[in-house]
Amino acid sequence: MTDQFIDTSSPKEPQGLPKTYDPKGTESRWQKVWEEEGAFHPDPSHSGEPFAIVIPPPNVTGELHMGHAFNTSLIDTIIRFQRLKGKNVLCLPGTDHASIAVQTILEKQLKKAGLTKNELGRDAFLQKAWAWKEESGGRIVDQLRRLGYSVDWERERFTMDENLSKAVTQAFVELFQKGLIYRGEYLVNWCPASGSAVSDLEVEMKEVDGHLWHFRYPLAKISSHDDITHLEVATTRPETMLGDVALAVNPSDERYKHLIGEFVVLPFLERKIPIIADDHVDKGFGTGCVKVTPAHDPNDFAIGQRHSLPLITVMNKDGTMNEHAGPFKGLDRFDARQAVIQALEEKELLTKIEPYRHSVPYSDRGKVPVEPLLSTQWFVHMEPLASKCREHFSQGEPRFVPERWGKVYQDWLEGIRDWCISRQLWWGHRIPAWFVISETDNKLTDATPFVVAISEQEASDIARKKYGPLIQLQRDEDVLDTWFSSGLWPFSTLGWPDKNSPDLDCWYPTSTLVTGFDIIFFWVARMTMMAGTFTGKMPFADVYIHGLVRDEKNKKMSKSSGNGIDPLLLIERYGTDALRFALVREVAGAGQDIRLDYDRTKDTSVTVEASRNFANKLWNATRFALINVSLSNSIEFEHLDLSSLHLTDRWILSRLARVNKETSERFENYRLGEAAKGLYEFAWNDFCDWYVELIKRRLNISDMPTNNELLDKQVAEKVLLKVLTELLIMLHPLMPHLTEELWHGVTGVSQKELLALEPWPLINETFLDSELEASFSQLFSSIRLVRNLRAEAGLKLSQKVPVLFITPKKDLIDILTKSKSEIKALTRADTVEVVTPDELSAQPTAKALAGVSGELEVLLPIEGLVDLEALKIRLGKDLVKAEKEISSLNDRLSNTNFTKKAPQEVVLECQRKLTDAVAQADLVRQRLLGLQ
RNA sequence: GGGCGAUUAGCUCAGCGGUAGAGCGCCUGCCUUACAAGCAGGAUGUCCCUGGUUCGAACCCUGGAUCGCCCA
Repeated sequence: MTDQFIDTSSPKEPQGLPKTYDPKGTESRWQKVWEEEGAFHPDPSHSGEPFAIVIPPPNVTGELHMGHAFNTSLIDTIIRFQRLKGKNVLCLPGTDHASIAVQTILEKQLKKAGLTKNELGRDAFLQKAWAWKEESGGRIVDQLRRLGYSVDWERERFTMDENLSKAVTQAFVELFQKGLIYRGEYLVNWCPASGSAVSDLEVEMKEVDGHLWHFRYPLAKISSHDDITHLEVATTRPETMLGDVALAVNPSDERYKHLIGEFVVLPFLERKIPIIADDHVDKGFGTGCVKVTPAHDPNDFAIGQRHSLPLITVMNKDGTMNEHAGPFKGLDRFDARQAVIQALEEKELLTKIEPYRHSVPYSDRGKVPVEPLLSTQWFVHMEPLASKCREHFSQGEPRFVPERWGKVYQDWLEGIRDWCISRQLWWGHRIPAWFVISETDNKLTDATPFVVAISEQEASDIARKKYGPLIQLQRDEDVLDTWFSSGLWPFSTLGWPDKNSPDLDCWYPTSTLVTGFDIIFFWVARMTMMAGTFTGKMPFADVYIHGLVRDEKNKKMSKSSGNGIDPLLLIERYGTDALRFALVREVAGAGQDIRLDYDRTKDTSVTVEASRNFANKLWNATRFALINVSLSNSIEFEHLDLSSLHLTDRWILSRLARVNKETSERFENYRLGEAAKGLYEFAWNDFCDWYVELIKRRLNISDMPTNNELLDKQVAEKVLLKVLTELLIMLHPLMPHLTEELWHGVTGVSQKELLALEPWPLINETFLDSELEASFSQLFSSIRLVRNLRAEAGLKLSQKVPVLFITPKKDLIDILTKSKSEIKALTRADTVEVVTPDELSAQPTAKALAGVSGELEVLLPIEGLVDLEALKIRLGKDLVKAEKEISSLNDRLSNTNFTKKAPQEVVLECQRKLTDAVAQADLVRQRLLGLQ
C-alpha cells in the first residue's frame, strides 16, 4: 500500500519520507485499490438518500481533451462530496457510438485497402466496426480512469449495448405510435461528405468571402408600352438557377408590380417560369427580384409552399448535377457553378460580379458546405415534446445553475423545429421500420407502405394482418441520429424500458446533470424531452452548466485549430490532483469559461504548477505531523479534556468549524471554485503558516519535560491531527489521490478502509468563536508589525531583540499577554512586554525601532542598530496615511445625511476607525518629535 | 437583426451597495531541522467611458465603446 509511509520504521525519522510529493505511484495505486474494493459500486437496496449523476458519454472515437478533464473534475468533486456526506451515490460512466465519426474512420480504412463499404456489405462492415470499437474504442475510458473518476465501472454503458438498443427501439416505436414520429419528403441538410442527412443543430453557419452574381432572365413576352426586356437577379449560388421555378418580387415594389403574373425564360433549359409576388422578398436586396429554387434553399422552399410551386432537384446526393441540370449534368456542384457563370457570360446575361461576404451552412462533422436537399426522411414532431418540457420548466424543473442558462433552454423550446433523425449510415441503431415491398411489385418506392415494430417478427405479424399472408418485408436501411440514443441516456442506462429495474427505481430521476453550455440543445433538451415523454419526469433535478476551457490566447480549444492542451501531459508533469484542483479552482460562480495558461514550448502551466505546489504543501504538512506526533501513545481527540486546550487550539478549531460550514455550503450549491479557494487559504494560511508555527514550541520539548509540558504537547498533537485529518477529508473531493494517501499515513488504518468512503466531519458549532478569531487577527497583525520592523532594520534572523507593545486596548492587551511565548517564537524576541501607556514607566529611548498600527505601538529598543533616517521616512509615510484617512472619515462623519441615513453599525464602525486613525497619528507624531 | 456574457494590479481572475482582494509575476532578505514546489517582508489600481439613483457605486439603473459567444 502506501509504501512511502509504511516503510518509515519510526515517525521520528523523516528520512523515510521524501521531501516532495511524487504523484505517479500514489495515483495509480489508489485508482487500483478503489476499483478492486468496489468502492464506487453502490447497491440500490442500501440505505442513504440516493444521489446519482450520469456522465455525459464521450464519443467512442474520442481522445481525452481538456473539456473532458474539466467536466470530469467538476462531476467527481460533486460526487465524492455527496458520497462523504453519506448519500447512496451512483456515478455512471459510458460512451456513445458516434455514428458518423466511426463510419468516417472505417471508410478511410477501407479506402486505403481499395474497398468501399458497399463492396464489403452491411454485415461485414458492421463486424469491422464492432472490432474497431472493441480494439480502440475504449481508449477514452482508460484515460478517464487516470483522472481518478469515482464512477461505477461495473455499470459502464455504451449506447449500442443490448439494453440501450432495446430502449432505442422501444422509444422509436412508442413515439411513432403516438404520432410523434413521421416520415416524409422535406428539404433537409445533406452532408455530401458523409452521404447522410444531418439535423439542423449539426449545421454551423460560417461567414465566407464569396461573390454575388447578377444575371438576367429574359421576359417571355415583352410588353409594348414598356422597355423592360429582362429581369435581373442576384445570387451567391448560380448553379441552382437550373432548379428555378419562379422569380419573386415584393408585391409593393413599384418597379415590378406590372410584371407580376408574367413569365421569364430560364436560360439553358428554356423553361418558362412565372413572376410571383411574395411579402418576404426584400426590396432592398440586390435588384429586389429573387430567383426561387424550392428544392435547394430553405427560404425558397417556404415560398414554394406558399405558392404551390413545383420542386425541381438538380443535384445528386453526392453533390453532382443530375439529369435536370441539362447541359451541366454530371458536373460537381462547384464545377457546375463555374460552368453556369461562363455560359451566362457567353450569352451576355451576366451583368455584374461583386465580392460578397455571406453565411454558408457547413456540416459540423464533414466540414463541407451542406446542401439543402429534398429527400425522404424520418422526423420527430417536436412541439408536443417541447411543450411538456416548457410546462415542467415553468415549475422549476429542471433547475439550471447558473440560472441564466435556463432561459437559453426555454427559448430554444419555443418555436422549435422538427428533428430529422434518420441518417444514411450503417453504424448505429437501425430504424425499426419495415417496408411491405410486396405491395409495390417488390420494389421500394415512395408509395410503399411500411410498419413500425419492435422486431421483425412483430412487423411481419402486423403486416400480415393488414396485407395478407404472402408479404415481402424490407427493413429501412437507415440508422438513427446518435443523439436519439443519447436522449434516453439518463434512464436507458438505469434499465429502462424495464420499469422494475432496481437501479431505475433507486436513482431515477437523477440528481444533477453536469455539462457544458455547448450541448444544451443537442443533449440536455433532448434528454428532457425524451424523459418527459417516456418517464413523465424530468431526468434530473439540477443542471449545472459549466463553461469551456480556453487556451492561453483565450481561444476555444478544438481539434481543427490544433490548440488543444493534452491533459495527460499535464498529469504526467504535475499529477492528476494538481490538474483537477487547478481546473476547479478556476471556476467562477457564474459558470464562465476558464482560461488555462500553457507554455507550448515547455508543456508547462503556471496555474497547474501552483496547484502542484499546494499538493506538495499538504504533503509536507502531513510529513511534519508524522515527524512530530507519536501516533502510538495518542488518545482520541474526542476524549480530550477541553479545558486543556490552548487559545491557539481553540482558534484553529473555530476556523476549522467555520471552513467546514462554508465548504459544505459551497459544495452543495455548486460553488466549487469558491470551495477550492477557501480550503486552499485555510490549509496554507491558517493551518500551515500560523497554527503549525504556533505549536512548534509546544511540540519541541526538552528531554526532561514537566508534566505540564507533556500535556501541552499531547494536546497540540491531538489538535494538529484532528485538524489535519478533517482538512484531508474536506479536500478529498478535489484531490482524491493525495488525500487518500496522506489520510492513510496519518491514521495508519488498513488499505481496505478508505477515505473516499469516510463520513464528512461533523461541524462542531461549539468551537465557533468569532471574537477569538478577531483577536487572533489582531495578534497576527501585531506579529507582522514586529517582523516588518525587523525586516526594515535588516536584522539577522539570529538576532534576538526585546519587544515592547504599548496599547490602551484591553482585548488586544489580553491576547498579546496570553500569547507572549508564541510571539517570542514567531518574532525572534528575547523578551515580550505588553503595557498600557499609563503603565509605561519611563519614556522609551528615542532610538528604538518603532511602529504604529491603530492604537498599538511597537518598540524594539535596539540602540545603535537603528537607521534614524529610514525610521523617520517610514513614520512620515505612516503619518500621511493616517491623516488622509482622518480627513476622509471626518468628511463622511460631518455629513449629517450620512449619520442620519446610514445604518447605525456603519456609522459606529466609521467612528471607531476615526478614533484609531487619530490615535495612530498622535502616536506617530510623538515618535517623530522624539527623534528630532 | 434578436439575445447572452465579459471589461478590476504586469498576467489570470474573485468581489456585486459601506470606500479594493487572491494566485502567479515583480522587489528585498532568508537553505530558520515539514516544505526553496519553501519562509518572512514589500510595492502595485482614473475597478472601460458616460450620465443617473443613493448619505455612500467597482457593485443598482440610462446610454455608449471594445472583445467574445449563441440564435436567425
